[in-house]
Amino acid sequence: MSLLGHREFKNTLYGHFARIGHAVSAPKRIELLDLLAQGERSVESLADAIATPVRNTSAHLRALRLARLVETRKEGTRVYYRLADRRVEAFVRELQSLGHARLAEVEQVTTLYIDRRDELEPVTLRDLERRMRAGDVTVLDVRPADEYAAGHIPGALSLPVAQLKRGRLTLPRDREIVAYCRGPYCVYAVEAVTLLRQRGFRARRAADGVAGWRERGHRVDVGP
Amino acid sequence: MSLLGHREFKNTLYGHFARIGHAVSAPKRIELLDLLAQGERSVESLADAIATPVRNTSAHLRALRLARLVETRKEGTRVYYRLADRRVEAFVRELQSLGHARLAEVEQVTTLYIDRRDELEPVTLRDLERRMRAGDVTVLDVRPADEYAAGHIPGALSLPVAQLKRGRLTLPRDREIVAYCRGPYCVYAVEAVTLLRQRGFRARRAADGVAGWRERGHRVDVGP
DNA sequence: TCTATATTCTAGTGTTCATTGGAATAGTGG
DNA sequence: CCACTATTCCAATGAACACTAGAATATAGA
Repeated sequence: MSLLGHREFKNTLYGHFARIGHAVSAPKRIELLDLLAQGERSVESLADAIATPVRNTSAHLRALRLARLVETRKEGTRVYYRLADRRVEAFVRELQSLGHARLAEVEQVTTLYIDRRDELEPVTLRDLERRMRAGDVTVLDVRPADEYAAGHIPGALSLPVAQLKRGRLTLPRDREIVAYCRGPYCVYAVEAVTLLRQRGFRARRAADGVAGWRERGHRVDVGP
Repeated sequence: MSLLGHREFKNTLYGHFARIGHAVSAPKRIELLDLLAQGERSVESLADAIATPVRNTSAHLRALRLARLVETRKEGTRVYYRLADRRVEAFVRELQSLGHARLAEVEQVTTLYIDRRDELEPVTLRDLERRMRAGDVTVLDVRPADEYAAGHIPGALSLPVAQLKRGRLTLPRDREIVAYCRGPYCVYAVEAVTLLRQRGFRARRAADGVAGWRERGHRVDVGP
């Protein structure tokens, strides 16, 4: 009788919305959108990044294009994909933010991974030296103030963990922070890194402390 | 090397995000979220609203609960569902906004439906008679009560627009409602149809009112 | 034209999921 | 305790889909 009944209308309408839902119902596709949020990339490059065969990646991208979330540009033999709209980025952010807020598992898996990474990927003193010369790190001495005064890595800032817990931090956010304390088994640095990361800083701990620094024949400064 | 490799971590993380994506990959589920955004409702009430068997609706709600998008409250034999978080509402809005912005089909189907609603395809009195005999319409007199008492189409229910705006409606949802008022240029019927459709009823207005009915040689009833 | 590379398409397979019917659970009122 | 209602659970079916392998298309360079 009618061109489009009420129920029919709703079904089609929500059906279209569900197309977008379907597009983000596969883990790899969300990961792809995340990558594309940072700029356009070729299929092969994307396939590489998400550790998935090219053919498979192509299929996923096809699904995203079907939901109009991405667009393509062809250059030579390569096809470059990009997000179709700023809104897509906002939507993906919203999705992930909701995930963080609602899914306890997300919290679990991230802390698990971050903790691991913290334990297993300390910055070696060798790397630390190099990066200090390059000037792209902030070095933090997180031992109590008196230990700092007794001898610290030149250029390091004194910020005891106890103080770090309380104060507002005025550390630079654009470069990585490396925290060190007494030695490889000292927990201060681990603790500091955890706190710093919670507050949104990029932070890692040094593999060794002042002792190791001295052993490598480096100078240590004294005084507050 | 690590308990949770980089790839493994990403797979799990995005896997969890995809749970939310999956929750909104079915039209009915998005519709449910839309309904719940306006307040908690029982399973049966929801099933009714989305025109889906209770069993089925329950399964959809289960999927939503699995993604932590909704929560439940039990009262007597009834289970009331509600959104788990304000963020869920924001997310659903974002999804639909994206749909409107990106999917041309959404625009098409809405204008198709809305446009039709605008012109309101009135039912001719001739059709109305036939359908009343077939018994597949509910006829509504939407003029003020005194006008109804003064003379109305036999079998019509009195439901003045003013009252329609406020009250909860107990009209049948399975068949179309035809609203009439004074005549072809009376706006009450147009207004009523709009309101009824907003509340999920199938409704159209009659092309003419009681005057036309009389002119066609039909009987009119009097009294409340 | 031939070759090599990047991407997409087609077909087959196993899995997941929406739907449906029937049964079980839980709470309410007689 | 029984009947009744609201909801959920279980099992079966059919469709959609992710993944895989092989082929096809398209572009660039020799």
